[in-house]
Amino acid sequence: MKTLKHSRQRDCIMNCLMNRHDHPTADAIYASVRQDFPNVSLGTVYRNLNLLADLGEIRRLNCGSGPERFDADTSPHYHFICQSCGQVQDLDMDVSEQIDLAAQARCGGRIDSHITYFYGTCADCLAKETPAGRTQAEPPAEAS
Amino acid sequence: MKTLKHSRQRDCIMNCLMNRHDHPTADAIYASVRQDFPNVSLGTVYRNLNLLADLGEIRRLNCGSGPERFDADTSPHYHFICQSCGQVQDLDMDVSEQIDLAAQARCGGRIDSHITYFYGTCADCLAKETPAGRTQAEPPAEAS
DNA sequence: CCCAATAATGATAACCATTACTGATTATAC
DNA sequence: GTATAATCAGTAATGGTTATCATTATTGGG
Repeated sequence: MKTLKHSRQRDCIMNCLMNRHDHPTADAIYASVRQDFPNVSLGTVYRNLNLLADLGEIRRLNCGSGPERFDADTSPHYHFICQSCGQVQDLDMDVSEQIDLAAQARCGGRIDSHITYFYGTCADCLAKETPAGRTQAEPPAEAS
Repeated sequence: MKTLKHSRQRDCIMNCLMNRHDHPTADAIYASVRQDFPNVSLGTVYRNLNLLADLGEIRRLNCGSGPERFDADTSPHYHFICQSCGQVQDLDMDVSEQIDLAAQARCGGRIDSHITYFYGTCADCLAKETPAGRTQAEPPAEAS
């Protein structure tokens, strides 16, 4: 069987992910890990992110467009994506399990979970909006 | 300014998408359109799908993994993805706008919309499961 | 009806994120 | 220590999508 071996690189990746809350991409993590391991390979970053995700120690986020993001917080929570600056925030609100039951009643199968992403404009970007009504970034083509 | 010109290929793509409800990928649409336009280019399919999505006539779906899917039904509705066979179903249930307000109260910004995908096992795949408890396909790494 | 203007096409190359491969390195068990 | 196997760095390959470009199709005026 496949026994997990310790690796400093994996530790560093996990550490990096726990210390930041901006839900970084593999590339961003790569840049960060490079400060400690200058010759780390991007492949190593991907390999370990996938390993950690498969072990359930981190979460993958597909925010609708752009590369995959990662989150060390595996507890059930929702995310908010600012369509103007692209940042991804955690939302401190209850995750409804009720809604899984409601959906299950409509689909005939079994529903185990759901994911939800909220889209809009973050407080910072709202503040930057010109009162004169300058146009903003396109909303993502997908919604609801 | 850029005035839209009519194109049979685009009509065919739109038609194809309206006639099927399996939320096909660009590649699947390509295969379908090829029956009417044997030398249609995959690039043409992508170009028109993006055009139609940007015009709001179709919807893009990012179901969490795998290539993008498309949906001619632009009305607000949720989707269910079977983790066993990969099919994507429409869910006939209310789309809550209430939840956007709840989320907005937590994020400080403005929330315009949300997307939700439900994950589980469809009725067909449930029926196929062996009573003896054979292992099934991996759940997608992302959930909440 | 034909013509000029220009949007759309087909073919293909480029792009980007991610994965697979390889031989060298490192961690663990004995 | 040594054997074994996981992990690594480096790099090539892959898959989905987008960009480029010369050619073709659509459309609104003469």
